Formats: sequence, C-alpha cells, structure tokens
Amino acid sequence: MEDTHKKLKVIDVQSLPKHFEKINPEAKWRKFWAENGTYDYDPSVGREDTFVVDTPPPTVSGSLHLGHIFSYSHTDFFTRYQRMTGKNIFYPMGWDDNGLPTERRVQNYFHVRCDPTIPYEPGLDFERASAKIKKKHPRLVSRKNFIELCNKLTHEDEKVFKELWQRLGLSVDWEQEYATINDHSRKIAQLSFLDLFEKGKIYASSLPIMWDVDFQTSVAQAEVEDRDNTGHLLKVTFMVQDSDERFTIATTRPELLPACVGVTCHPDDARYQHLIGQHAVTPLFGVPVPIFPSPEVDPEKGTGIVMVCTFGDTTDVEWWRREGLALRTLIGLNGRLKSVTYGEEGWESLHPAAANALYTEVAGKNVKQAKKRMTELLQTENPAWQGYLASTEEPEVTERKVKFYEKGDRPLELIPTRQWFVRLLQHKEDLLEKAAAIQWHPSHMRTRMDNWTNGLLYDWNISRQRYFGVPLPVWYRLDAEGNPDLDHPILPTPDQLPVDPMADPPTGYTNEQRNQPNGFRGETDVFDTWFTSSMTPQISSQWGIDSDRHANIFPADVRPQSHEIIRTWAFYTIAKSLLHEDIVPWHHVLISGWILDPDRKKMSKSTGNVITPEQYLDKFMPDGVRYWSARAKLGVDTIFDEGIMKIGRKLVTKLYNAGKFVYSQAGWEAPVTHEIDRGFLAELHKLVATATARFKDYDHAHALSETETFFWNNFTDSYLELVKKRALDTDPATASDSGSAIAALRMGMSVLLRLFAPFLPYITEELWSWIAAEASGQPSIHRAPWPSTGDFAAHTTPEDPESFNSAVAALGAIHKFKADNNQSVGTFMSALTIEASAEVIARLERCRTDLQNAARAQQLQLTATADELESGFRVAGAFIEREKK
RNA sequence: GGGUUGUUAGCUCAGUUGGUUAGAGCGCUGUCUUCACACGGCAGAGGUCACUAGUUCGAAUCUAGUACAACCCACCA
Repeated sequence: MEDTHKKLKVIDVQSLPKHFEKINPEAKWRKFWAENGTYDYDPSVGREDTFVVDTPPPTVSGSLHLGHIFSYSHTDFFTRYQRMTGKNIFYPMGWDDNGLPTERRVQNYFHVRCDPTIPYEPGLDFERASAKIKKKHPRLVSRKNFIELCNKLTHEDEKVFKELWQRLGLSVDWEQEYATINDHSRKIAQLSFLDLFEKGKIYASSLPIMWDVDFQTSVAQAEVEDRDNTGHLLKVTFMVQDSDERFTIATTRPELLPACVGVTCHPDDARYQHLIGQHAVTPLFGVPVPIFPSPEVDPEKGTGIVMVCTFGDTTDVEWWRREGLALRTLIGLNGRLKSVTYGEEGWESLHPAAANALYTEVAGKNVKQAKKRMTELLQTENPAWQGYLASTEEPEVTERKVKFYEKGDRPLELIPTRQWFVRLLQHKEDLLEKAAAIQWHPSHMRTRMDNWTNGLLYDWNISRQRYFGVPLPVWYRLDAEGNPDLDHPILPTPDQLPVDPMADPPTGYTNEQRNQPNGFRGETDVFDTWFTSSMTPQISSQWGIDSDRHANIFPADVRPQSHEIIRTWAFYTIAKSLLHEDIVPWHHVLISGWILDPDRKKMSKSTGNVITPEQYLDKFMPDGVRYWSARAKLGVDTIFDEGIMKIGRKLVTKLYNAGKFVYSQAGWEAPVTHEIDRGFLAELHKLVATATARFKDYDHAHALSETETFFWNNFTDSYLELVKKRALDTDPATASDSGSAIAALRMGMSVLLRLFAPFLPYITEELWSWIAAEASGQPSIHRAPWPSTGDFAAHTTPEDPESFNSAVAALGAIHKFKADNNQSVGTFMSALTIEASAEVIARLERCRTDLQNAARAQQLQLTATADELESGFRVAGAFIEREKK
C-alpha cells in the first residue's frame, strides 16, 4: 500500500486550543501577509490582467465608526475574490486630509486660528490644548504654521485608521498609500488645473456666488443643502415715483431693503401691469428703482409683486443680469451689513440725509440683527418721510427651505467675489452619456447621478478662501500702480509642480518682487477638496507623470462609495475624466448602504449615535465583524445588529472544528471511489458554480449565504457525519475506502475554505496553513486559485446524482428518530430499519455502510415500501442502553 | 411639488423568469453530551407576505392606486 500511495500529512489536534481566537490569529497573519507581500501590486502586469480599485480615501477627522467597517469590507470581498481568480490587484488606500473638517479639528485640538497676514515662525509646535488653555483666546498662527499643524494631526489620525484597516484585514497594498494633501496629490490636482485651463474649461468670474459668512469662503452647488427654516413674511409698502400710488410687496428679508435695485411683477398681472416702466421708491431709504415685467413672478405668491435685491436669491441674480440693474452689495464677507453712504458720492436716494440717518441703525449688524431692527423701523412712523408707515401688519410666520453650506450654521448669502470655475453646464449630455456607460450596483443608484446632472444650475466653483488645501497654481502681474492683471494670469509649467504661489515666485520673478509694483502677486485661494478628490484614480495611476503606469491602472475597475456623495465624488470624478481624456474613470460603481441604529437613524458623527468598532472586533474577531458586513447586499441600508456578528463568530468556530477533524485524519492519498464521496463532490461542484456567478455579478451576500448553507447542511451536519467512521479507519487493508473519504473531505475543506476566504480571511488562512498550503504549493489561501470546474475534473461523477442527497435525508430521519425517543445522536442501536420508496432504497444501498456507521447500528435493514410517507422515511429500531457512570 | 427605494415570523433578512403546505438564522420552548464542535445536534411553536382593486386556472412575485418609512432633487417673494 505504501508503495503506491503517499501517506497524508496530518495535524496534531491535541496541540490546538479549543477555540480559534485563542490562537491569536490577527497578529500572526497580519505579519505573515506583510512579510510575504500577499497583497502587493505587480506593476509589470498589463491592464487586462489587473483589477483596479479606486478606494475611497476616508476623511481623517479622527472619528471611526461601524459604517466605515461596513462599506470598506464590501470592497475587500470583491478584491479578494478577484485576486483568487488570478488577477493582479491594485488596491490602494488614501487619506482625505485636506479641507475644512481638518481645519476645524486642528483649530479645536490645538486651540489656534490661522491668520494669513502674520509671518511664519519656524519650529513652532503645539501639543493638544488643555481645558485651561482653551479658556484663553486662540493663538494666531501663520498660514504655513497652520498647515504644519494640519499635517501633524492628520498624520496621527491616519495611523489610527491604518491600524483599524489592517485589523479588519483589508487586503490593501500599503505601498500605494497616499494622502490628498501630499506633494504627489497636489501635483496631480494642479496638473488637472493646467490641463483644463489649456482646454478652455476653466474661467474666473466675479458674479455673485454662494458664500458662507462663518467660514468666509465660497461653496459649490454640491455642498449646499436645503434646511427647513421658520421665516417671517413682512408686508412693506413702496411708493411709485411722481405718483400718489402705492403698492405692497411681501418679503422675508426686509434687511435687504437697502440693496433693493428693482421691482418686478408678472407681465399679465392686471393689478400691477400699469406700473411697468415707471419707478418705485423704496420706503425709508427713498431709492428710486425701475419696475419691470418678468414671467418668473408667480402672481399667487406673496402679493404678486417682488422686490429685487443684490442679492436675496438666485432669481435676483438672473433679474439683475438681464435688466442690467444697479449693484448694491449690502452684506460683507463676514455676514455684516457694510457701511454705506447715501448722497452725491454714495448710493442714490431722494432724501439722502434721512437715508443715512436710518442706515446707521443697521450698519455693522449681522443679518439676523439687521432683520429685526429693519422690521421695527418699517413699522415705525418716520417723520423724515411724511410720517409714512411702511409696514402696518404683523409679519406672517412662514415655513420655507433655506440654503445652507452643508457644514455651516448660518444661511448662505449671495455675494459677488472673484472665483474660479470649471465648465460643466455645457457638458450635461456628455456627463449623462458617461454615467450610462458605467455599471452601477445597484443599478437604480444611477438615477441619482442623472437627477443631479439634469438639475445642474451652475458651473463648478473650484476656489475656496481657505488655508489647508491645494493652492491654485496662479500668479498675477502687478502694474506700476500695483494693480493685478487678472485677465492674464501667470501659470507654472507642469515640471514646476507642485507650487505654492504664496511661497514660490513665478518664473522670471524673485520673491523680493512679491506684492511690489511691477512685480507679482500670488493667488491666495485653494481648491475645493473635491477638485483633488475627483482625481483619485489619476492620483493612483500617476496621470501626466508615468504614462505606462497610467495605462495599466486607468480607468479603474471599481469605485466603491456611499450614496450620499454620488453628486460630489462620483459626479466630479466622472466630470474630470470626461474633460481630461473623454473616458469613464471606472467600469463599475459599487454603492454601499448606510448603517442605521435601531431607531433607523443613520449612524453619523453629527447624529451622535456612532458605535466604535474596536469593541466588536475584540468580541467577535475581525472575521465575525466582516461576516456581519457581508450579509448586507450593496446599496441596502442595514440596521446594526450584534446578533449577526455572533453568528459570524459561530461560523468561524465551526470552520475551525471541522478543519481540526478533516486535517487530523491519517491515511493515504487515494482516489475518490465511493458513491457518496462522489455525490458530495458533485454537489460541491454545483455550489462553486453558483457562488462564482454571484461574485461575478457583484452579489457577495448571496455567494456567502449559499456557501454557508452548504457548509452547515451538506458538509458538517451530514457528509462529515456520514463518512466519519470510514475516515477514522486506519486499517491498511481498507486504506482505499478510508482514503476515498479523506480525499473527498480534504477536497471539500479546501474548496469551502477558498469560497469563504474573501469574507473570513483569518480563519481560512489559519486552516489553509495546516495542510493545504503545502499540498497546493501556495502559502496563502488569498493567493490560491479560486475553485473552478478544473478542480473537479479528476473526480468521477456519481452513478446516481441523487444518492448523496438521499443519504443525507435518511441520516436526518435517523437523527429525528433518536431525538423523538430522547436519545443522543451518539446512541448505539442494536437494529435499525428504514423504509422508503424503492427508488430511494436503491440509492441508500449504495451508501449502506456509511449510513449504518453514522447511525451506529449493529444491523441495518433497508426496506422498499409503496406507502406514502410524510417525511419520505419510516424509521424503527432498538437502542443499546449505555451504562450509567 | 418631482423622483428613488422599501414594507415577508418577536428581531435581522432570503424568496431568481408568477406554480403544491411562504424559507433561513437569531430569540423562545423541549430534548440530547466519551469518540471535530454545547460557540454543538435534533425537534417544536410562531406569518391573512402593509392595504385595496385588477390581470391570470393560479399572485409575496405582474399592473394601478392608497398608507407608512427612509433617502435624493426642486428659483428661499
């Protein structure tokens, strides 16, 4: 026997702990994967054989919750599957550390504020501010010092994230790590700017733009959200110039009255038609403004006649442009009413002295204060103007939507400032076309992209008046008076990037000429963080820097992300890819759902219901937590449920125990000859086919559930029980019988481990390392080939494909018989009779010995019957009473 | 106001192209431990598939509508 068969290697069960977690698998395998380069990307492999992930760079704000775990592990499932199919994997990790969240965190953490006007202090360093320090005024630091603090803190935060990702077992290649503020990312973002500028897709404009008065920066449409707001609709009476006629408008923004530059009504509105072409006179300030028609006015709303201010809303902007109205910018960048003078040198008024006196009542106030005071003034008799009472009714309370910056606390204002834009409005059709060329999972998520694209109102404002970001690579020449030539900016060449125009001089200038007449001025704005984030595929592929690498990595295969940032991250990435190279940035978008708390509220930092992941990783092991993630389909919001993690941990334990049994059986390598062994492998083959199809369809959840069901029902509870005795037999005379069982068991274990490997990387790697690693020549299961039809080619199919299933059903009937008689499954039987249909009995005869052994029966009688049996079987028998201890 | 998705056992969820008596796990109840595993096995109870109408021999599944929930979008007078 030993001449023809090789003795199988076995593991020593006695030396293993009872439970898997006792092995401390995390540290062991993390080290193994890192040392063996299990997840390394191979740049020599071509695009066809590479699977590229455009990983979301998490915002490094120091807060981690289960939502992160959930969505990032989804990506890992598909990536691990692809790796096992033989693909070279490009799976990077980035850190999105530039932008406002970091600035706010740094301000709070170190208790500092940035003041770009003060000089840099080399070596200035801070520790986390104590409560005592925070009672004082924040320390002002230069822009460069502030950026250094941002870098310092984000670096700390990134370590925390990295530790978590590694614990979770993300199969990221850490050589590909990047940060959106590092030199490379800044270079790519600035290259993007240069390329778009050259293509004529970038322009600067001084039109009114949405402005956050607290952060003192412009914002883009995508960063704006509507919030419910209670307003007060105040009726205000205007006069008609050179007439006794009066009319009343309704407004929620009386504080903007000084900025009123026109009045408009619907052209067909009989009440106001005759006023068109005349001038109205504003109350209090006595400013004559034109009355013009516009079809946008809804006669049903308010009083049907509207005051146009610079600027109350976007319709005002439209009217102001179309009618060529005056510009009276009232609200300053800090959200307070600017100082204004009426009269010859200032703003027009029919009675400037009275207007000036009244305006001092509101000058310098913020919008809320000014609104209150202006309402009072309008409700007060004003002797300066014929005792005229502009507003006689109490304001009407009204609920409406007001636009806010998504991170802001006060409503946005429309303020004219010079900003940079990327042309998007002219590309709506192209954007829709590109979105349609990408496969969305689930497919209905594309509707959000299309919805947003169709609703675009503005080009993309990419400039922000902040500090911690990628600077716009632009300088301006100054003339002899020191005025900048804004129309002809100086740009760097690509090889000069990255540049900081606030620190570096443009070619041909020295820093001594900075802000000097005939010198230059550096642009102070930084990019919208999305301007950089929208380049993540190109940051990884080193677009514009390494064309070979770019060709091997771009476009990516998958972009995983959550649904609330479809209008930003997905949208802008598609837009950039379209504008730069006219292609899609990736072929698939995978949308993860949200984690909801038991009250079905989204788990988020702002809601205050976040659950930190560490305790669950401790309690259920990373594999158990990953199992919980894996149970949820893409795009489906999931309620947090610790119970699911518990099931995952039980699955891990079961795998461990099954592995202990399978890999501890001594025997010889033998062909799979028994009918039941062949039947089992045939069923396993079917599972491989369905699980593979599920993965190809980006349906990890079903791949898992089908594998799991097979493992419990067909493997541990049935096949393993049926062949246990035969596998344990060490008699050399029957080595081919036991060898057949052991071979099938090992084959089953090897296949099941590989099917589970994308979900449960730790337990599967551990079990793989015992026997299969050496046998297969592949040290890591995560590099082992995905099971395929080829694995089964060496094995003969069963004579009757149903014999395995019939044996499993018969074993179930025997167990039920024992349980019904309050006997243990392990109770021995002196005699056992099974009745079933002739067809089933014929199948059971093929597995008679295994069935008898599994039943622990000294005698087994199989009898065919024509009776209709409810469960398909009728079982009878006698038990051998065990001696009591 | 426009749109997307969902509503199946106490809980978390499956249910592929309409086809016997609607499934799983958890939880609950009962029962069973020498021989991989009590973090286990077996069994049991538990559902008018949100509601209404329609199509069909037949509907959890298709159509229309209603209710509720979550989310996305919309020019704030």
